[in-house]
Amino acid sequence: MHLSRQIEPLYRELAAVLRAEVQLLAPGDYLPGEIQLAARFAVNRHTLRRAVDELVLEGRLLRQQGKGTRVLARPLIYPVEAGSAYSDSLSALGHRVEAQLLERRQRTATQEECQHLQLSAAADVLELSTLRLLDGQPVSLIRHRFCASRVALLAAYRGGSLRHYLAERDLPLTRTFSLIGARLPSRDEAARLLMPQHAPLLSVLTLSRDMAGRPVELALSTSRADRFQYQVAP
Amino acid sequence: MHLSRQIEPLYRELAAVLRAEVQLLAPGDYLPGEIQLAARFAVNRHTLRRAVDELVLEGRLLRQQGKGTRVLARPLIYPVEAGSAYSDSLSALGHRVEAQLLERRQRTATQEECQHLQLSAAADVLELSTLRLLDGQPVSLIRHRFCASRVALLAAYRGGSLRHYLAERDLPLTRTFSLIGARLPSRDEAARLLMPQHAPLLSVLTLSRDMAGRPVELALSTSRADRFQYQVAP
DNA sequence: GGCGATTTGTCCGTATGTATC
DNA sequence: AGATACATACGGACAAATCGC
Repeated sequence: MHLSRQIEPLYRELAAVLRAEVQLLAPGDYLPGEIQLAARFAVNRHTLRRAVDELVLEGRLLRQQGKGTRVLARPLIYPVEAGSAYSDSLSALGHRVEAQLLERRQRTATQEECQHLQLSAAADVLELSTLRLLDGQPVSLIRHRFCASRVALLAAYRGGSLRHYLAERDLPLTRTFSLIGARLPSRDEAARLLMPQHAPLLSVLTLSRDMAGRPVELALSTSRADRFQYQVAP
Repeated sequence: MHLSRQIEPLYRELAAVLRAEVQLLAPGDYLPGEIQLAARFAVNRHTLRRAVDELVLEGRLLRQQGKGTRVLARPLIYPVEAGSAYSDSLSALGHRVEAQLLERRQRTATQEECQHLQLSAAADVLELSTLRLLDGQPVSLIRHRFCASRVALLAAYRGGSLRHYLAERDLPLTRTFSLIGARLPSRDEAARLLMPQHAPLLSVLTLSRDMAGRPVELALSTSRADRFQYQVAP
């Protein structure tokens, strides 16, 4: 005979209650201790912990042994349009957009690069790595690859919008195709983007062409999925 | 003074041992029962379960109440391109594409649905939930939402390609806009897609219109990022 | 730095519920 | 219906990290 049988197990019901309560708290606030919470809900501490586990996995709470359990901030998501330049639509909305040049190197092209950029085998490519920040927070890492013949054109680039830089030098680009996926970050990527290693990245491979339709740039951007969405408009 | 202190907690050490053992088993094999395994390693059943939890989260094992714990096949990473019609490009490549209808329900529209589908406030929507399988393996969960006036048109849909179903009934659709992001799956999504909860999902929100340009379907697909990539062509 | 007090993390024990065969 | 497997929930105990005195 089961009087108070819920369809859901207790720890999940509890998780739902906690989820609602956590929403009312401010980011950075600490939850009451596990013993107190367990007492308040009249459940065993293990059952409470199981419920809190859910919210931790959902990224709402951060547990620290010896300190407590804090409410995490829910990050803003910036939708970015596929067609336009990276920065235009966002800065139009009042966001501060920055691009830092991390690295510039020249090397032989991979097979994938040869194919997309229509290079002959063993040609050289110029690779620029940039970090994009929105409102001061790191959001995306981008690897731009060009045919090595563009080295001189790109020599003066130091940061800021790469598309604007090229447009000012009579090489406006348009995107022609994108391949979008998601994965977990490497340790290095997580460090550069100041994100946990278990949170997903959105990766976008795009090929851009000049006005004559010749492929110019193959770019691979990897962005924090909790701050970034990719919008494709017709 | 800690003589036998391991740096790792017991359940993690155990998980490492199990990980090695599981690799030697064939996909589909069942693990010994939890009681037996706990006895073999001389740990409490809870400790063993905690260790097995790790492998389940990693996607190596699948637990089924009443049956047992099975070894999963190592997920084949076949990146999949999905353009305008979900199934066409894939079946053209020789893949077997299936769509199962999971649920059909009618309810009042959310604000987002009203906006995209151009409905008046408090209008009804029809929501169809489908599961897409590729070569027999679950890949995507999709929530299709239509204006409730389409109920009769969609009454006979039982599964298979929804776009073909509609096209055969003189309602061919074209996508006009997509919002693409990535996140971790909920427990339920992970279970339906037979994936670990820590592996990312690719989510795509698309609005489709009829030939007159009127919005008809708002679809939210969530796909295993390790099996699915989204391609956008100009 | 030491030493409690507090808080989360791990481990064990036991009992009962629920799904599958 | 019974046996077996996993799922949930209770309980106690101690370890490890953090902080303030």
